[in-house]
Amino acid sequence: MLSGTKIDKSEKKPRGRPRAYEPETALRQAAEAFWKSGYSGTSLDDISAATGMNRPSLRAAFGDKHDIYVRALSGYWELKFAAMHKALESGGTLAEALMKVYDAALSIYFSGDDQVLGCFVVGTAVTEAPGDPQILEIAAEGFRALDAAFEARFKLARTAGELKQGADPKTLALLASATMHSIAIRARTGTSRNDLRKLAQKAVNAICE
Amino acid sequence: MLSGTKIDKSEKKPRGRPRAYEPETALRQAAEAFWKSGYSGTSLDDISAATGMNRPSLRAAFGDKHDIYVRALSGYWELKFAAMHKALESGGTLAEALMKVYDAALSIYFSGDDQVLGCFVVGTAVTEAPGDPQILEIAAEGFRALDAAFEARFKLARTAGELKQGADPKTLALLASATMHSIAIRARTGTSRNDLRKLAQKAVNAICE
DNA sequence: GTATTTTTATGCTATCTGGAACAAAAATAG
DNA sequence: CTATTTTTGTTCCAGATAGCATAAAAATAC
Repeated sequence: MLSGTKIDKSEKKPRGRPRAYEPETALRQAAEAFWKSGYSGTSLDDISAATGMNRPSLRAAFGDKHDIYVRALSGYWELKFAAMHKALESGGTLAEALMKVYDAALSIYFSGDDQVLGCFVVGTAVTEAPGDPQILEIAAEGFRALDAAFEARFKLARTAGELKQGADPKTLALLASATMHSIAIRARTGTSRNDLRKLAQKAVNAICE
Repeated sequence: MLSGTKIDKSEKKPRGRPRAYEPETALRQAAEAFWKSGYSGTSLDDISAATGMNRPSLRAAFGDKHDIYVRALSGYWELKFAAMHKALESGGTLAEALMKVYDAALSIYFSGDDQVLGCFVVGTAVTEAPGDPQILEIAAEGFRALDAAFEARFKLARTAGELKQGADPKTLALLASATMHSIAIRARTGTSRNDLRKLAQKAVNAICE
């Protein structure tokens, strides 16, 4: 969930008692708890159980509940965009690239151990947004970046002659993002992965003409 | 049990102390409370404050918290579909009808007194869906009905020659629904009504060719 | 007026919740 | 070995939460 920037393994050991957990792992487990039940529906005890850390350790390591959630939300966007950019930059036709994006999204949306949880942002941050400016801003910025990534790919396609002349990259990006949003919503409300992939394929066909 | 269904309004007065609230009004106010903070984020005290009813009266009238939420959710879908069908059946071209649908949706999404709350289902039910089969089913059924309503209109358009031959009503309905989902998400995460209307217009233009 | 019925209102209790205090544990530094 | 540092684990607290029990109020029926 978070990018592993710690490459060093055996450098100087810190002074006091060693941690009984890996911060990145714990944060991922905390995110899974929020992902399942939303921000308000997840208690610190839930997070404590998910991570194996007790509440004082959680607080010392990551701050309060809101801080933990914001970390999880930011980490999710990082994961999502890493997968998206990888898919967009992997070559192939426009249609192939778009399908790779949706397949990557589906892999995330269906990554739950037992339940299908859809998109972390759509499933949890959207609910909190009206009453939480910080969450709103992180969510909104992510959606803008999603639009921008699609638009860049469509501009590239136009330059390469993959699109007919009348097509507007901005409009197509809105449709591509809307398809992503729709898949995110439907995944969390019971639509099967197979059905969603077919939906994505239809949308890609329509968008690419 | 000889008395039939009471359709009459001011006929015989009920036996005991009269209600100090209107059930429909109270339910709408309860829905507003859920709409703002989501299911888990709304307490019975919040609902009590929103309706002016105290908790025992709430319980006697509508059941427990979950019952109240399910009533609010069902009532929202009714409202949404009434507005949608009215828009779809108001005549005009396909593009005009679609824009009326999105305008009707925006009127609902921006109906909050002080905050913009977007779609009740997307903002609150989607979060609860994975852990609540009843909420999931009501949400999913509504989305299916949304798809079906769009599809019916596109079929009509095809019959009337408003669509080019290659266009598939089912695919267009998916795009139209996706546009609705996207607007619902964006409304709750800060996009202005004006921007969303422009987004809808672009999508409608693209969908209608 | 008195009894009955229905709703409202107050209060109680169990549990949950987030946060913080404090002592014990586990490592290094010298 | 002793001191220091950092994390862990137990415990407590004040407030929120949902549900229930019971009394009070407001109307009609007789």
